[in-house]
Amino acid sequence: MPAKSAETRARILDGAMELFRRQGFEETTMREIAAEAGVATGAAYYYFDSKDAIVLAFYDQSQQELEPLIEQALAGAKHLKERLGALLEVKLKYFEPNRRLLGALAAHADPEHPLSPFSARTREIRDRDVAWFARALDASGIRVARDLEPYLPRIMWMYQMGLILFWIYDRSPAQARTRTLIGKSAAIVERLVKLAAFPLMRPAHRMLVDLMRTVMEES
Amino acid sequence: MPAKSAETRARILDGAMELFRRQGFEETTMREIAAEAGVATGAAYYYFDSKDAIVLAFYDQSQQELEPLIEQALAGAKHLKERLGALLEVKLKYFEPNRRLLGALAAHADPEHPLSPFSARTREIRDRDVAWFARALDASGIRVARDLEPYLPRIMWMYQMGLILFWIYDRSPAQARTRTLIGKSAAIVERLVKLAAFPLMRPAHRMLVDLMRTVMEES
DNA sequence: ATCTGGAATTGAACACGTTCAAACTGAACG
DNA sequence: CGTTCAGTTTGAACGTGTTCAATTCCAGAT
Repeated sequence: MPAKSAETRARILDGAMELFRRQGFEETTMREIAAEAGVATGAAYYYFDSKDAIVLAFYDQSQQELEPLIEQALAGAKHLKERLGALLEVKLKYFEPNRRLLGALAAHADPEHPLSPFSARTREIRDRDVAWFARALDASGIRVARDLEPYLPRIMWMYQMGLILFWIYDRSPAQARTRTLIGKSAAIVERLVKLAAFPLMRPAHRMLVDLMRTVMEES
Repeated sequence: MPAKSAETRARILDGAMELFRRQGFEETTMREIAAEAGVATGAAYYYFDSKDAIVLAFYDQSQQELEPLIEQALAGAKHLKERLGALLEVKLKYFEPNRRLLGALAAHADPEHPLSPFSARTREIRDRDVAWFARALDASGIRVARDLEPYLPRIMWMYQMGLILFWIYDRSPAQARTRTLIGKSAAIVERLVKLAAFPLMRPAHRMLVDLMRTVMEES
């Protein structure tokens, strides 16, 4: 009865996220999570390799649920800065209930840590996410300099990570500062991308591409 | 007998760092640390609030030991790009033996986490560190635009954090890629800072300052 | 000498994440 | 109906970071 199994898994995942939101990640016990779902401690480990893995599963679920929302948001905007703004707005809104939780998590920069946004474990999620920025660029009608093209989506992804980090920290009411920052920075990003195609910017452009090659060389 | 006390504390700290380097942070037990120092488990907690606090103490020690080294490095260079390069080189060299350890640590972006480079607990350390970048700028002979002045050291500090993160990940032999990156990026930083004073760059300059005000508003 | 009080030290105990051998469940088969 | 067996489920047990009541130490006062 595979349906039963999936239902148990979902009950554990949903219950765990609810507890995480209510009382925080560290403060929530695997024993509590299991109890909340009405199973024994060990059962939680039958469905999820670890406490961290529950969060990873949540990321997966989020990405699936976000797909149509982002698609729609991108369809409604033309210019790059609006497309970026819409993309980010959708994400922040979606993750709003988990903002505090993300602080305790997305938190890891250690490439060895499974929850790090840079780790091998999160690679698939990351790649799918980077692809959205390529999409945001695609129909924006901006001609991107050839040699910058392969790097730009990843640069934008990092830009996004910085904004999300800022959002997590943002203590202004309703994270208004983050909204302001998104608007202003998206405009700057659009301007920079456009500027990169200008002949006048050739030397600066070359320096940047050279830098990106160093940063993103295969490893 | 305060000397005895300080000696015990130092023995615990040094022994712990040695164990961390040899077998990693997570893999090292408080019981091991205490045993290595020849004391009971509880004694380690008498001197350090937690396992994390040992690392914090190490950061403190590092900063003190680094002070004269950085001072000397800055004295030996004139241009901003060389001053930045020297500053970073001194730090990386100093932390070389702990590179892998830092990966498992500096790792936290959660502002609530005591080990986060952004947390309240690390504020003092961070402020002293930011000051070095003001120093690097000081005698470089570059005229910094008035309105950018209060933000520039903190921007450079973030630039440094990015480089250190890259260094932790850098799997190239002897972290050669990081060295390349430092050289290239320091040159770009110098160019950007100089450019910011140019009247031609007025609009871009204003956008940036406006952005920084949003980011660094009191909170 | 003895006493006193704070600093230093001890190690058992706690709650946690995680593991695992054992037990249970129920559908498929003879 | 009994048997099988993979998929579940159980809860005790392990090693961890951390706490804390109890003990020891020792310099100065009596």
